Amino acid sequence: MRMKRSDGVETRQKLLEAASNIFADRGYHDATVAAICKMAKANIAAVNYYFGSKEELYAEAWRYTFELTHEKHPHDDGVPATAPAEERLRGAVRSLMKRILDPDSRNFDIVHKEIANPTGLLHQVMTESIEPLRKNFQSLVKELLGDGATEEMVMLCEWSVHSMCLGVMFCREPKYPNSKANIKNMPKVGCPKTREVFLSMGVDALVDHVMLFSLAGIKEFRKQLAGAVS
Amino acid sequence: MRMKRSDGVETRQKLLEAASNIFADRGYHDATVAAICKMAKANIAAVNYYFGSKEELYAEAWRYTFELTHEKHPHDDGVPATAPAEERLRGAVRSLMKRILDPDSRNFDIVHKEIANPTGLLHQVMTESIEPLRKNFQSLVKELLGDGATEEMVMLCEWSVHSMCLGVMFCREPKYPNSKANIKNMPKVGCPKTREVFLSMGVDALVDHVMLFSLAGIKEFRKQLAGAVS
DNA sequence: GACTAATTAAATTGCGTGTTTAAATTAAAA
DNA sequence: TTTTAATTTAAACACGCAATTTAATTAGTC
Repeated sequence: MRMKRSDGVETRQKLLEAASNIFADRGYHDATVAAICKMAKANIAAVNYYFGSKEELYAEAWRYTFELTHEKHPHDDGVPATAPAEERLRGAVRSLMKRILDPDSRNFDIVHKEIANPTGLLHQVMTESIEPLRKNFQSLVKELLGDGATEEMVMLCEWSVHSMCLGVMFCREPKYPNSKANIKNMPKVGCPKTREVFLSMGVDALVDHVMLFSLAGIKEFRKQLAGAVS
Repeated sequence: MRMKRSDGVETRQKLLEAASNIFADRGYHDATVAAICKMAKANIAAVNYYFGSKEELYAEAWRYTFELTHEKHPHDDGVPATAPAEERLRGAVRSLMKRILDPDSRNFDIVHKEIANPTGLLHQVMTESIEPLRKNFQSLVKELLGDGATEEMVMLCEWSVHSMCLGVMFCREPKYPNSKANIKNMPKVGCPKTREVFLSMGVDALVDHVMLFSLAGIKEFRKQLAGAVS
């Protein structure tokens, strides 16, 4: 068995890197194989040679960004499994928000464009990767809500926490290298002032806020639960 | 001065209607003038005759969906200006969530796609329309937080409430008439079970939940504020 | 130096898109 | 009814790019 040539591995890697950025910036349809190869300094035929098709490259690129961002920002943010549930939830929230706000992590950019303009090509790979994380989130919320909580309550609370985290997605600065978009009129989505303030606060302060709201909401739920029982 | 012919007004209207749906389903780039005209049962030249260009039609269609959804779901949901702040906030939240969840209102579909894949063509029209609503939201939150609240706190709290409302956007069933998308593998974004549960709950229950979390969070903020002062 | 993985340029194949024009049609005004 | 201009229409225009394949070449590896 002959070893694969090392330059081939390199090119493959550069293609993944470039594809992540191009897909994140333009979405599947507006991204072109030509642009990806150009950015990777590879020949136009490289995508089909290494990945078979643009479609497969898309899925591979997503997986790549997912693994990259999770290596950099572990899902528990280093909080040990023995810590109290509140701290573990804080870790999960901080990890999620870091992954969203890190300008070098293009994973959420791709997800966001895929949600808005679905190709369906990421369904399987996304489900496999994300479901465990969601389950973890839910179990933490469930623990904090206590035994009396119904499944519906858990869903609602988990959803609220999640939504607040995802809200900061709109703080990301848009990038549009080589896109057809009209950069001059480009929307700073939402209120530019809000974005500015949030970014200057730093991740930790945002996490503190989300946790304050989340814990207050969950506590209120517990109170109602206790009232209903007695 | 000669009156405009009524059949012309009708065609224009049908074009707006069709454009709303096509743009909402496919986004600006993937939407074609041909598809819009076909849906409106108008000739291919109709868009340029009535709107000058695809770009202008895009902006007009957005404005159209905005006005339509706001006629159907007024921004205060009928809560009078004399009601206590808590009730007015509830009205604003309910109005927003109705607008998002109403399957006939395509306004948020267009916004969502524009955010994910910006053309910049809606910047002005969106800012003009949305800014007053945001200001209203903020002033309600500010009132509930009380006098001691800093601008940053108001922003954070308003943001949280808003994020939770926007979270239900992912409950919308995707539509993709005639799109290139691969319907079979189409992602039911997020957890399908969650969507199902939420939709079966109805808007009012979801509003109650968002308000429970929001008010609990705001109350907690006030508590900290009081503690800091004393 | 033989083998084959990797690269390359060029060809293949395929499909549209937004917009304009000029002629035909139609509804309303005179 | 005639006039008139708004509307509709079909066809043409003009611009353009996309993903993939092939066959020849280059360059590591054994």
